Amino acid sequence: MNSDARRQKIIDAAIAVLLDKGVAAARMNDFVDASGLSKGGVYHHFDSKEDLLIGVLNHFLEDKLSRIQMEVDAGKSAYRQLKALLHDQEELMAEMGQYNQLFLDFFTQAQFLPRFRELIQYQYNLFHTLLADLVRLGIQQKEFNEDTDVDAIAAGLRGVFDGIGIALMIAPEKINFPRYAIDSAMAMVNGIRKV
Amino acid sequence: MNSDARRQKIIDAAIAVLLDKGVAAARMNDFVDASGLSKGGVYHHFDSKEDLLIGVLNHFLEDKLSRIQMEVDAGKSAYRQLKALLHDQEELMAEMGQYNQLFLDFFTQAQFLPRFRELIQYQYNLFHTLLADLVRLGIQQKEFNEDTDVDAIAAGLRGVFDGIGIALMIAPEKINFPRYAIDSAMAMVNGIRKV
Amino acid sequence: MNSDARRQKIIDAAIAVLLDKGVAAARMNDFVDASGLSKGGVYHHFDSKEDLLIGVLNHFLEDKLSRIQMEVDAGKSAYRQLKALLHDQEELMAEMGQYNQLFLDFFTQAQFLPRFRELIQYQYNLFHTLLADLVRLGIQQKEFNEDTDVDAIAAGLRGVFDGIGIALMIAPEKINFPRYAIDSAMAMVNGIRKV
Amino acid sequence: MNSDARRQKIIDAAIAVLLDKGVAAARMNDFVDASGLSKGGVYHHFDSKEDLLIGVLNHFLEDKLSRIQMEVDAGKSAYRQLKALLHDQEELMAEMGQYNQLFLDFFTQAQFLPRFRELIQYQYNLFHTLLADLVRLGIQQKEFNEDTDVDAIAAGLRGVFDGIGIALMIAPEKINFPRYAIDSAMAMVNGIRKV
DNA sequence: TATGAATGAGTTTTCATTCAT
DNA sequence: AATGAATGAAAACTCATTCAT
Repeated sequence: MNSDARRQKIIDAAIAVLLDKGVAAARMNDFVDASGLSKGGVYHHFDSKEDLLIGVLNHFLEDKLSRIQMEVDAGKSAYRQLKALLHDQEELMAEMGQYNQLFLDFFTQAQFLPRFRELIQYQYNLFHTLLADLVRLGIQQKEFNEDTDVDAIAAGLRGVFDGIGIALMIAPEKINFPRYAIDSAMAMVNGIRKV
Repeated sequence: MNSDARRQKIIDAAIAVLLDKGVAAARMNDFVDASGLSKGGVYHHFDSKEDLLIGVLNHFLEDKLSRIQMEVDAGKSAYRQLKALLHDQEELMAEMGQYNQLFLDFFTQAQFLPRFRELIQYQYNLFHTLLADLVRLGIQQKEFNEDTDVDAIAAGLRGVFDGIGIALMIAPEKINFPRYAIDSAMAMVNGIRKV
Repeated sequence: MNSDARRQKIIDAAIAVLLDKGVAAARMNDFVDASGLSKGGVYHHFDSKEDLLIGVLNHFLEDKLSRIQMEVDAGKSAYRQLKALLHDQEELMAEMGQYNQLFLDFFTQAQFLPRFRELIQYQYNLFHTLLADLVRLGIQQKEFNEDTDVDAIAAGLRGVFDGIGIALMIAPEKINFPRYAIDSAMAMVNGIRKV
Repeated sequence: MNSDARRQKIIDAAIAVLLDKGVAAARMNDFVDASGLSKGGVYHHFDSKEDLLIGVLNHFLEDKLSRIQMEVDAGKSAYRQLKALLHDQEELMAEMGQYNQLFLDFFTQAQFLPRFRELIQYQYNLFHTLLADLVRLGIQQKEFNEDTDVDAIAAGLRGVFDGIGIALMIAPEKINFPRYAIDSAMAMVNGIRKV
């Protein structure tokens, strides 16, 4: 097996461990056991535990969340593009739902781990910019109220997904994810729409 | 010093440590040092580190978040009550903003620590019920659209606060808290309002 | 309650703890809790944990085991006196059976605690001397074989009680105590008896 | 060094510590120091202190005491087989005498530690069964009195060794071990012998 | 006499990482 | 590339004892 494939196997095993135990409780030994390799084997591919965690985080940011990106088309209705963005991603979000707790875990660690923070900030800014651009476009197009705080709504649209993700952790049986998030986000969009 | 006062002193000292280092990195020794007591002294009041963390969590749930509660008045406009609820709490939320990372930390641990989960679930349900009652009242009063999913909006209104709290951790310089959360929540309320 | 009565209450409570947890696992706090007094209260009556354990040991040596003593009557059959000693004490031994594990525990600790050792040695010697005197008398009276090793048999007669006490700890459901001990001891006495 | 050899080295070092300090006073650090390994090194081979003690106990039960076993030959005199058993093992017993305090220590712990108890019970039953079989054979062969309580004598024969082992701890200078034990046991055998 | 908060050295155990093979 | 024994600093927790009240 080549090195990249081996790395990916270790990352996949680590994700299973992290979902089961959480970042705080996961031990290097857990990753080693799950990987099927020996301790030295894992350390051959990742220099440290933090390195492996960064690998896991990158795996999500690159392979999964990058799919959320879209191009803003200034010639089309901002409202329709926002609506499409939210609904088109429903499948992806449903898939991501199972990793939700893990994202939260990473976000929480990010406060104290600069390398985590950078990666997450970068991804956060990409998505925030996309949403803010769409809202701004809508204002220009007179679809949205001109006194709308662009950054507030962009933050809110993103936040509602993270926030309902938290609710999913606390009371999973009560939360229909990503349905509730999409409905809430759509209500927010409708709330800034001109009548 | 009596036992209750001493417990509170230890909790206050622990909060300072937690804000500085985060739950994952905080050591019992840090709590001990911050408390001004000896190791045995702290353990006299809290049987374990988890016990102390539970004490901290309880302190927030009981002394702080309980202030959010209000009585739903079926005779008044649901829209106005929701608006008042959001705006009246601005001061409290601004105060809570500094503890935001800590809440997130606790939420994240809650997945793996049943005692945390129970406490947080209880508090979550209280707030969710309050919001859902207000939305439901608004539908009855014909203020809100009758096809509104009550639980989705209730989850969204709460979620937007938690979610923007996450953003506050990731990119604090970009987030105006709780302004953005209140604006987003108001947009969401407006989005379900009949025209 | 006067001081002696209070001391005895503490000792009684301590015995219950020791039977439940064993000497090695019993903590000062356990004694305190069982006593119904506070920590300082117990320390007022006993200067240290070792002191309290000595108190417990003394309680047994003085109040219980002292009853085993008898006077050797050179005018009577040694065989009959031995037989009577063994059988007369059956009731006491049955009563002592429940404390057996505790005695064993004390014996074991005695290796490393000089104060324990002294007390137990003193008691051991008393009983050994009594048994040896009876065996020696039997030899003089031509009841027992003249090539009998007096100390070996005295040690054996006592040892069989302790040894079956050990068996009682290991496999209580298989041991009929003190029946087996008395039967074995009587067999030993018969084994040195002249035919 | 392979794992089994290293485990045995650690066990050997631990035995030296236990003989010196006793089970109750032996610290993990003592085992670590005696082993010549680091703390983590010892924990790599034994998951806990209790695990290491179990390892020591097993070492004795498997490597030493197992030598006591013999086959009962129904065609030979039970009396002679018993006598041979007792005398043939004199050397082994003398060797075991030095470990006597350690056995006692283990027996005492066994009351409160189920894993110890199981191991010791198993070994106890093996030896008890052997003795009981020999006594039963002797009754069938009319060598021993038919009203002999087989289990009482089997328990007594074993008990006298443990019991004199206790005496050896309490008053080592007075006890000729295993001489006294063998003499006492032989007296017991003679006591059930038909004249 | 009695309380119980407080002490602090000592105990077991953990765990990321290294390194000889 | 891979193994797994070994390291050792650091972690959580213990517990006999003290002492101000």
